[in-house]
Amino acid sequence: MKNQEIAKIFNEMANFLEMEGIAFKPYAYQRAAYSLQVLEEDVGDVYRKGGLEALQDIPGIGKNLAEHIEDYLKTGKIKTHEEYKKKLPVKTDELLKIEGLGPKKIKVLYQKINIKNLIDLERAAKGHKIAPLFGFGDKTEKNILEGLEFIKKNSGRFLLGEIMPIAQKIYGELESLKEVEKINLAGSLRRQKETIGDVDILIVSKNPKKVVDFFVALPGVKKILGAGPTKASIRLKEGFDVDLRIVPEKSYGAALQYFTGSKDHNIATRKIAIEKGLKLSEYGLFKGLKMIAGRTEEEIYKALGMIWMSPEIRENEGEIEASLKDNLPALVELKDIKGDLHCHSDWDGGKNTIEEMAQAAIDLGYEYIGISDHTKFLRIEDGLDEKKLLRQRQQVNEINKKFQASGFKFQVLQGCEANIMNKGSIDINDEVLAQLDYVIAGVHSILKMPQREMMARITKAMRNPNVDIISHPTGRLIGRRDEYKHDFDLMLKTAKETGTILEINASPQRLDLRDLYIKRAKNEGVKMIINTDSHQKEQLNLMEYGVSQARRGWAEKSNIINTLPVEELLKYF
DNA sequence: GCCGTTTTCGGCCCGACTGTTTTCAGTCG
Repeated sequence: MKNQEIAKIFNEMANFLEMEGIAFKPYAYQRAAYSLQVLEEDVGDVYRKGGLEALQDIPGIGKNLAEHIEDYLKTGKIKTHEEYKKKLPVKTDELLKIEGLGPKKIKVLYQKINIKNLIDLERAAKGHKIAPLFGFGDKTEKNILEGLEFIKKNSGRFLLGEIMPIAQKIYGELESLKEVEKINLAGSLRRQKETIGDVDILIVSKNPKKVVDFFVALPGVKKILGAGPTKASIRLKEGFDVDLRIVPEKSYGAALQYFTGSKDHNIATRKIAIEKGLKLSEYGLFKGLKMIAGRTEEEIYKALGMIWMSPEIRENEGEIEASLKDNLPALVELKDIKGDLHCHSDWDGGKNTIEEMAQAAIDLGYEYIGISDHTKFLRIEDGLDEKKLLRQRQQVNEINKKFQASGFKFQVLQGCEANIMNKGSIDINDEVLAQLDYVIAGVHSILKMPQREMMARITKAMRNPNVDIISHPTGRLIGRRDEYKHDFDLMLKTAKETGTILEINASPQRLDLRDLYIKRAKNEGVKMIINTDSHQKEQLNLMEYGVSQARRGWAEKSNIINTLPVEELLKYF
């Protein structure tokens, strides 16, 4: 797929054009780059099938950019991009990571003191070559040095599951302040995005100064990035930023809508406002000078002829159109989940016994829990062999008898998380698999296979009549390991044929399936299950992240199999 | 450079804060 390569060049073109001070064109290039990034089809295939005309059907791609794409597909280069690279041989993507440096400053740094990359920048800043430049100064130089330190230590984005607990702590401290009348998390955190750049908090207060003073003095603040009467930013010792905005009560809904984003969603909603002769900002929806909505998100969307939608789907990925047509999905909710089927016990080296896991599931209000320990091929996880699985079957039966005797409606199911071997066989024999309530199968070894072999392997496992669920189907670890080479269309097709369920693994570093795949699975009618992959009872709480990911993928209750009561679930298996 | 239930030309989301050029461009979200 050349999509990402061309998107990268278009983004670089946008940077070059901004450096040149050219208006509006950079936005066009960025928009086109984004379109390519989210395009599911290979842009090369689009071109082969329909030529330049088909390329122009991609949003944001017109005649010129279609020709650029053609240029790249034929020669591996884009002519104007090569010309700019010669004229401004600067690593813009590197330098733009420095907070406070934008295209204009980068251009000056290149033209005056020949800075082309981060190494040049560090040398110049340490040698006090930057402060004397026109338009720069001591503070800018100091900020550049701090920015260099910051990006050396931090990758830039954090996992939702890492950031949420810290954000909630800050939220709690601010909430306890008597000057704070209303407070909400906003931004990508409210949208439950799998990775978070920074935390956004929105507050209503009649005494903003008090709130800002308290905020910038919170424990754990490493640097105050800015503090004005209505907004402030801090950097925490953990390495991420928290932005605070304070608005008047009457603008709260408008501000919440705005700070929740996404940026693309906001641009789209503001355009709808303009089409209606209105103006939307974080202060409200205005007709001329008159404010016609702003107190709640609901009234703003309503005034725009739209229906309010959950933050998780505000990505300008179809929700605007669905909202205008009153065709929004009824997203699955945490309370719909009736059990968790991917849980490990102390049988395979997990921390808790089956009874302890069951009790934790009962405390969460579940109707069932499924124990799915690793199987024998995974030696490092103390995987169970056939004999042990049968012994575990007996123990589970005994536990269930106790529940029945006490009249308590709860059931422990026995499954396993078996290994899909490199040719697609399962490491436990079919006779034993058939005695379990359900079988999860997953790839845990030889992840770097060519796509064709990997898909032959997985589809063979899916065709095994005993296999019900594929765990973490794409194998990614967010920010650490790419998906293995797979063909998701083939995976969906095979899942549909065989009735195999695809897992949405709720572990914050996996969230696999990811949102875009969930949406495709839903559209193909493939069933999914949200599991935590818990190795200790506390991890059962991670379910909320899996549900969020499912919601981001537009999943409804009917798409998720563990919203079913236990009898129907077992019948499905 | 793209795009169009007002338009094939004239728009392109909107506002806050910083640092420095002391009035506003640049940057950020």
